[in-house]
Amino acid sequence: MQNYGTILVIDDNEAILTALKYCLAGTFEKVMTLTSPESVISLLEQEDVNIILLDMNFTLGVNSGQDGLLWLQAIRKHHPEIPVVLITAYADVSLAVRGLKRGAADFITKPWDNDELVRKLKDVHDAADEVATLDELEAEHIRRAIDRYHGNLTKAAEVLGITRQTLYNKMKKLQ
Amino acid sequence: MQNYGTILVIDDNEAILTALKYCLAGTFEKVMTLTSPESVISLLEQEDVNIILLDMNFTLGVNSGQDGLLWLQAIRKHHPEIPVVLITAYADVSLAVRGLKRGAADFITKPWDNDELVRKLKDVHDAADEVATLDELEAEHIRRAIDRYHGNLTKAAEVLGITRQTLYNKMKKLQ
DNA sequence: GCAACAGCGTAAAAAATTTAGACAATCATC
DNA sequence: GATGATTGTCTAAATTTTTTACGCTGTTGC
Repeated sequence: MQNYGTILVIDDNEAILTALKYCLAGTFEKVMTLTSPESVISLLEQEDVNIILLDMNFTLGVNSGQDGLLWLQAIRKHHPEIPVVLITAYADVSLAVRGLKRGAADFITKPWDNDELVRKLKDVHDAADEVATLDELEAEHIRRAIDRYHGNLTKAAEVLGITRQTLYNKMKKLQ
Repeated sequence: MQNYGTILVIDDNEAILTALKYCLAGTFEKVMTLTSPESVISLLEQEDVNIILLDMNFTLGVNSGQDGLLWLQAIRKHHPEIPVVLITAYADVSLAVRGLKRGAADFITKPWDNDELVRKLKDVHDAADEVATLDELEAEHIRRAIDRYHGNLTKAAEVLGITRQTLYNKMKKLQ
């Protein structure tokens, strides 16, 4: 069986944390929980967390999700390699969009379906981007740049910060 | 004033197309419309479109948004450089999430606020504009890779497809 | 029509980078 | 305290990039 490592769940509702703990224990090697995101950054320094499940609302009575977005940003700033899945009681499209644009890996609404939650977390874990080689990255970027300037190699080379001849040579190598 | 180029609006409701046409004419140089996505790929071959606003539902009576997702995929496959903004009558979080994960630039629900729509489209257009230099791209990627392997340069170099010494030299140059 | 211009394809030499290979110094861990 | 992995550094050879340059093609403006 595949090893899904450590998951960190952050939610201010203890009952939900307990439920999630049982639900996730079967899949993840270690389930850590926090009732407040305050200490998440320092915790991530010490622990090797593979995926984070983050609730969006922590300020009592305020449900804008603003809190969650800020913590998402903080986490991604310090640990961009850890995928963060957002979870919220309110099926708010705008919030979901903002969350994903800020780098969340997925967005889940309460009440959740246990099987679906686990499936999504597994997917996210599996997709947690493999590192591309510099050559692959470069090739992809070059294709995009040339496309963007409709095949004008001179302009593409300029924005890429290389000479036209170098771009020409690189293209040759990419067939 | 900045030039926002050509926008292509795809929606099967003529009334909405007309409304959007007037709403967007003030910002975009040229507003093109399609009542069906069928011909979008061939149209994109001929026309230089800068941004696409795509409705999610075209099969009468079916509102799963499945149609929109498939067209989004088709557009992005052929023209990954053109940002696609999704629009739908149904504030469906799951649909928004799937759309964004497949590369949509934003997700808007009907009824829309004209000013907000224009603002979002402008943002998307502006964000799609920059092409990073190869050096910038490389530096960012290298940082991420090293981070991912917790500072183990040997492993990072390996997955990046370069030698450890080269990685070491590149890091020196990046201070 | 034709000059001016922008861009392409190519080339050769010079400059810079990357590689392979090596070695002592640390660090980790068992 | 032995063992293996990793780092920091070096050299010489191989490779890539830059520089500079030339002829060619297509477009634009007059």
